Formats: sequence, structure tokens, C-alpha cells
Amino acid sequence: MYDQSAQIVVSPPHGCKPRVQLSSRLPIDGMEMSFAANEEIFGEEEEADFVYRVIDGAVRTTRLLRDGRRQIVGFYMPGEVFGLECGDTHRFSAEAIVDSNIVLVKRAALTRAAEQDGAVAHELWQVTAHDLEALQDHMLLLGRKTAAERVASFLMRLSKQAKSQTIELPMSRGDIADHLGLTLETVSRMFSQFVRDGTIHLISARCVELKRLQHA
Amino acid sequence: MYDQSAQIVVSPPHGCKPRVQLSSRLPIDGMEMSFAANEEIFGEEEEADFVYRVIDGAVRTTRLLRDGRRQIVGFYMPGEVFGLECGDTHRFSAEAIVDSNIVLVKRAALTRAAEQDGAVAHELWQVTAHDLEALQDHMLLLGRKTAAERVASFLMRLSKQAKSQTIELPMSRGDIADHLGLTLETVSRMFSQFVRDGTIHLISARCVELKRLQHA
DNA sequence: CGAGCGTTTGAACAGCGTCAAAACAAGTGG
DNA sequence: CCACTTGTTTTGACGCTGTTCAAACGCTCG
Repeated sequence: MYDQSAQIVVSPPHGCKPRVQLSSRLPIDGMEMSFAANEEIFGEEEEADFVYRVIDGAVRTTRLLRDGRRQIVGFYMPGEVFGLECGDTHRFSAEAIVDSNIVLVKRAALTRAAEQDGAVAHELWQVTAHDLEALQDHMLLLGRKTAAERVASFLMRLSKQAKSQTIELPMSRGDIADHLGLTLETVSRMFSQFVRDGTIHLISARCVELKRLQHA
Repeated sequence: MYDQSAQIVVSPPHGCKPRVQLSSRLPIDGMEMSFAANEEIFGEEEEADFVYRVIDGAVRTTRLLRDGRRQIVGFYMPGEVFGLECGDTHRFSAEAIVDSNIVLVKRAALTRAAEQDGAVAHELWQVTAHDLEALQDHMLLLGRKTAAERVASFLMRLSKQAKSQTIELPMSRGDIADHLGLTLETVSRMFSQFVRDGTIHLISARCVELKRLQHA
């Protein structure tokens, strides 16, 4: 098991529940906080003092161009860790997509624990490597796939992740578009097209059932 | 960023030469090998038994779609480390762009060293985190920038990296296109356009001098 | 019931891709 | 030194995919 001396309790500020672990493999206590829909969790260039984990809700991490063009780097669902930096500042901002509960853990506590315990160090590396792998897949999507393929890949990834053919989409068409490098109109058109040829069924705008969408 | 002025022991003519370190901060001996232009260094899905570092030459890492569409994940210049995986298999293939000398280090030796030494573990994490950061930048480029902006960003990145306004391009227009999510014709047209409006000067097709290209 | 979003749909447009050919560079052998 | 070959780069003409702009639709919640 893990070195229990690595357990570090962070004193919570106002009204946060203590003693919530970042993950089973990162046994560091943190505090839980609530964020309203569209509330910023941290901003680009801010000091990366904390590492975060979604308890419930959903989070998007984004980068902006000066003229407002936006790229959503990733979506994070319950259980996922985000905002872990190797350097001292965040490279993107993070916002709650819907009302969400998030665990915060001091990054310093994690790196300190990593120095003591090789397993923790390995786990931190793994979290970063996992993000990297997801981004490599996404790069192929952004660089070389058509609009239909992008939307299909996106839906299949969510389905696989949720282990269900029916998926709830917490994010708007615009969020999806900014993740896939498209416009919201194009995303909407692809949904409509998939409905027309029976690939998916729209239970509501934010709830999709995959009918004939296999890996492509 | 890690130290690129690492201590390297000479260069051999052909075959392998032992006792060459991966980097100053990853003090594990490896062997040096030569690869011809367009020769594969490792393939997608192969066991990730080694970690690599460019001594001289240039390397591209690529992912393919079944129908042949290609995405170049990254270019690696002398001093840079590539092919480091957290998992057991490579997620992309790597090829020498031109005749290159590469240092190989056993991954197992590195991870073993990381277990003993927190600094090594941190360095491995940092190499991965550095790649991740580069990919986050690239994601914004692929998702939201125009063809002209992509080519300009690419040239500026190389210039910054080489610390010079004049840059040698080891890779073809097609390689650049597959990195930037464009076609080779579009890349060529952007070069021509930049020459026309005095943004760059083409000393030869593979050697560019940046004239009026600032951060955009 | 009406206001305010988010989503869908339509029509016109443009940026980039496709296809094709010409220009150019570098190497090979006569 | 020149003709020939092969591969890369450039340029042109045209068309498609996805964008832009605009309007209509349909939730959800006062």
C-alpha cells in the first residue's frame, strides 16, 4: 500500500469540507468546493497552487487567442483530475460547465509526497502522460479529420468513457465546436445529419443515444 | 525546458557506440545509432523499450489514419528527447527526416533510476510535461488558426528555438503540411505569399530568413 | 404568456483542398 | 559538360467543405 506518512491535511478556508482525497492513488487530503455554471475555477497564467478533481458536474479547460477565438483543450467529467502542472503557472483557464463540486489539493503537498514516495511520483507522471496521450489523439482529429468524423469521434469517446450508448452532454454546441475546431452551426448540422441517417437518436438536445456508431 | 548542452562522448561512423548519456539530468548511459533519411526509428504500437535523443539530424513523430492521412505530432531537433512513454507501447512512429545520429537509452534503466532518485523521476515527468505544453499550443493552432497564421507560428517557433532569424528546414513542404493540418500546396502558397509581402526571404526552398515576422 | 437562451436550418460566401502541369534542383551516366 | 531521370516545390484553375450571416424554432423559467 501507500506510505501513510504522505497524508497531508490541508486546512480548508471558508466552508469547505476537508478530508477528500484527490484519487485513490494520490492519497492526499484536499478540500471540496462548489462552482456555479460558467464560473472560473482558475485562469490562464495564474499560479498553479492547486490540483483539481471533479466530484460531480463537468469542467472545461480553455485557451484563448487575443481576438477571442477559443480552443477547449479538454472536458473533465466526475473522477478526472485536471490543472496539474509541472511548472508554476497554469497554461489554460478552467471553468465549470454546469454547477460542479471540485476537490482542490495543494500542489506543493503532492510534490512533497512524490519526493518521499516513488509511487506518488509515478502517479503524477501518469496523470500528465494520460493527458498527453489524449491530446495526441485529438491532434489527429484536429489536423486531419472531417467535420463528421470529428463529431463522431467525440461522441464515441464520451460513450466509451461513460460505458453507455446513451450519453448526457453537459456542454453546449458552442463548447463542442470550440473543442473540435468547428463552428457551432457545423456541429449542429452534423448532429442533424446523424439523426437523419439513423446513426444517433436525439432524446433531447443534450442527450444522445448512439445507434450505429462504431469505431471509425 | 531541459539542458541541451549535455555532455556527449564523440560520434561514431556506423553502428552503435556505448556510454552516451540521454541528457545531463538523466545520467543513464545509452548507445548511439545512425539512421538514414526516412528510416523508421520505431513504429506505432511497438514496445517502448527505449527512450531517444537527437544528436544530429532531425526526427518526426507521426500518427496515421487507416486511409493514409497523416499527422506529424512533432519535430525533434538536436538535443531533444523523444519516444518517452509512461505506458509500455509507443503511441506513434518516429522516422529520421535526414541522416541522423540518435542516442538510445533503455527505458527500464530510467524508470529504475527514477525509483531510487526523486530528481530523475521529476525529470522524466518534466520531459512529458514539456511535450504536453507544446501540444496544447499546437492544439490552438490546429483548431483555430488560419493557414497563414499556422505557417507563421511554425516559422516563429523554429526561429525562437534556433535563436536565429535564419532557419534551415530539414523537412519537406509535405511534412510541414502534415504537422500544420494543411496540404503541401497551401504551405507552399503561404511561403510564396510571405515572400511577396516581404515577411520572409527564401535563401533556398529549405532555408528561410524571417524579415518582418513578430509574434501574432 | 412572453422573455431569453440555446439549437436548428437556410442561403451565400470564401478559404483551403484537389487535380494538373510547369519549374526547379540534384544526381546519374553517356 | 550535357541529356535524362527523379523528386520537390511552385503555380494555376476549379470545386467542395465548412464558415458567415440571418432567421426561425423550441426549451425553460419568470
